[in-house]
Amino acid sequence: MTRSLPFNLLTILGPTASGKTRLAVALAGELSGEIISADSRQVFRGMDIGSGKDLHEYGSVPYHLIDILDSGAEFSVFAFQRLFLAAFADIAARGRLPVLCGGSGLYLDAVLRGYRMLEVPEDHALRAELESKSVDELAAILRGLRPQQHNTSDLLARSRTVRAIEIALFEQNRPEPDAQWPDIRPLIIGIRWERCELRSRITERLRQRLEGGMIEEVQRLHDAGVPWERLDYYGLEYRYVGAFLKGELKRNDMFQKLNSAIHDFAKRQENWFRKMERNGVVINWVEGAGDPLAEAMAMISCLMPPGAINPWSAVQCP
RNA sequence: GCCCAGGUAGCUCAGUCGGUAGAGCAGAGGAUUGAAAAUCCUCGUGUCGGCGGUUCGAUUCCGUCCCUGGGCA
Repeated sequence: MTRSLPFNLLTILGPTASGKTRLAVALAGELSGEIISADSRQVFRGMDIGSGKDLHEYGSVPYHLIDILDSGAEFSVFAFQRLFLAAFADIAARGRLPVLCGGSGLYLDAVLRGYRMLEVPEDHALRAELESKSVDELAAILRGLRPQQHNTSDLLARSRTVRAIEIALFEQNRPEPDAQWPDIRPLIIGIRWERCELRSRITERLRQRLEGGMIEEVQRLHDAGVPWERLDYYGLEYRYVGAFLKGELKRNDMFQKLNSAIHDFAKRQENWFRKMERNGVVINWVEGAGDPLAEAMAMISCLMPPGAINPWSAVQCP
């Protein structure tokens, strides 16, 4: 049935607390789809409440790229893209509809605009050679290789700078794109909210999560051996709740600061979506405050080619 | 009712020895190709509580009224 659809990848995106999971699961249920998560935090096991997994919402809908790594493991856009492509091929081969759902802008962009990323092996000779360089020298080398570098986080840790140099050099030596990119025809649905409304949803959800065991979850992760420093960059919730557990923040300060940080995060997510649109990605916006499922179904129904068997014929075009 | 202390940006406050004002937080916009929930950049006009007086000029001084704390009755 999904073969007759004019798209082969349904994408649900939106800022945090916009209701992505609920909509994606409902649509996947209707269209016999399987969800591929585009969330840089939900790949980790044990990070459930803080990353907003809501696994109970999936019901019988299969999902991919959630709970695939131990907390503390390394992950990246490149790894995400590879795993996405594998999942996409696998789901399609079984005649089902892949449903990409998430809010990590970089990850979504990597798929929807098809970043061509090379697999860059570790270059031990290069690493040995860079061993003796100072941090400043490494930064200078990287700047020479990537003059228009915007990503200052590559300079935050020596190991990352070395890796960035490794990648830049490899790309320089192999400028031609690698393997063929699959035929991906996305239908992208975005969930939109008024900013102030989204903010109050975030605040309410945070309150519930703090009551609902999130603090205990962070404590558990730390007890299980994940050091505080690592939790710091495994997500806002983990960073701020960690600071509270360490005694650096009082409970109320933690709540306020974490809340603002999530508000700010939502803003930056929307920033990504706008950027993607500016770059030609077509996002069909649906009102979160209305009936996003009905709106999305109407949209999909209207995309059906005339005469095609439409399993959702009950849905009327507006 | 009386006495003190305050009323300045959405919030907490600073300041102007009289020339219409600025920090933190909150908020907004932008960047983004191997940690991205990361990291980085930019953005501050508000009847300075109301009304009157003095003054070339008042948010600043004076008077008065209103409001909020605290104290005394």
